[in-house]
Amino acid sequence: MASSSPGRVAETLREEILNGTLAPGERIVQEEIALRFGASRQPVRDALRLLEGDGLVTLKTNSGAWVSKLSESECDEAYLVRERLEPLLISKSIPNLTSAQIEKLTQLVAEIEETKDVESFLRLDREFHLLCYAGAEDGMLREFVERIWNTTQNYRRAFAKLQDISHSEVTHMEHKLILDGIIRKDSPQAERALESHIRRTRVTLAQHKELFI
Amino acid sequence: MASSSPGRVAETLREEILNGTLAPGERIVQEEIALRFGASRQPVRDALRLLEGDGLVTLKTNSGAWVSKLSESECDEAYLVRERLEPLLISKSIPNLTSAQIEKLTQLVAEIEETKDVESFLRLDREFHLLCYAGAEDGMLREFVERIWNTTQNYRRAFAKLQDISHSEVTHMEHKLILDGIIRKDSPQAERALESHIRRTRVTLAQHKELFI
DNA sequence: ATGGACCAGAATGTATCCAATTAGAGAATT
DNA sequence: AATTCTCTAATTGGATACATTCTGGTCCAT
Repeated sequence: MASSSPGRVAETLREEILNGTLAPGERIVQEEIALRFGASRQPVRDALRLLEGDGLVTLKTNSGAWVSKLSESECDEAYLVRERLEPLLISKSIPNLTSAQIEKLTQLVAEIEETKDVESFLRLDREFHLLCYAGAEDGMLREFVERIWNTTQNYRRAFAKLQDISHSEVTHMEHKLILDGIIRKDSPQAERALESHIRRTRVTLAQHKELFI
Repeated sequence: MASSSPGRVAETLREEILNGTLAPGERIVQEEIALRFGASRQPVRDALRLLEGDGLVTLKTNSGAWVSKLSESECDEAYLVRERLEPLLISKSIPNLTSAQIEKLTQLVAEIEETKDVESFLRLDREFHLLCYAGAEDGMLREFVERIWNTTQNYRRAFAKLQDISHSEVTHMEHKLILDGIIRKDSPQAERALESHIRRTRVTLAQHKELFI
């Protein structure tokens, strides 16, 4: 059982980029990765190409690979796109969510409210939002949304630390509004609540240009 | 000057997929491509990974590569996403369009109206829409939109042939409404006209399930 | 005739080697 | 001190060879 298919390498690197071990702008050397996984550079190259497709890594011919970096305007654009796509995705998901999933969502909202730790908040918040979409079939739309979540993860982290967002009453209320729409199977409300949630985050984020220096 | 970088291979294959030379579902054999380009399989693999990132090719481990295929619901989803993203993109583009570009757009609308040939229509229609977005900066949003245009190209072709869309008065009127919004720098109108244009296409397309048999 | 198991051939995945290119440090100049 | 230039070491890109896995066709049993 080969432990080093490109998929496995990519998966590990993806996690390290998302949890901040590999910082935006950091260089990735093929041979270092190959040694770590006890593989040759070949599968590593494939893995890097996979991550490039996810937008997590930027490749430059004859030069190398770097962890992707977002400019201020690119981050703003990401949130504008989220505002348009995630409401659509949640409306596709709601009719198919199981009661077990809805129960889990309720539990997550409560946990998020109690959490005082930024890293826990990030993990739970991500889990909440992505679980909201679990009822939607796989496809381009979900792929786009997950890609945005991945590429903006590091900026969400920096922002959360700056604002100590885990104490934000508004955030918790917005989550409850979204959850309420889900529970009552009221897709239009869930869509609107989600859109507001994302928009407010975008506007607040735009007031902190120092994150992109 | 190496003539066989993965980028060049990918570019050629992309064109062949878009113009229908390589049909959806068709298998792509690495060695055949390598022979055609006088290269080894290595750059071909890289090219296939690039195309996978564009959504044009589907790779299966230890099995092979196929030209991507869309199901009926995936195609519908593509149009729903276009309805949400392209209006946003055009609103970002309009303030930066040059008068030369606007003149070209005007010319394209006229050419599209005169064209009676389906292949010409497809080419001009694509050029018109993508040129509408030329004022927007490069980034994730434009990348998403171009990707959707690429993956749905073959279904647009099949649909255009079925409907003989080049004779569709409604289509020409919609193009004029979009163009009018652009000329008057009236982004909200352009957004609405574009959204209607895409929505109508989606609804009409949904009436032709036979395209996806 | 139909279904499944099996086997040969073909295609993909990986490793290693060599060539081409670039990044980065240090020296020289302004 | 800052900037540019040069050169070397390090890194990436590509080709070839080999191991692994899958495809699809045939044969056999039902």
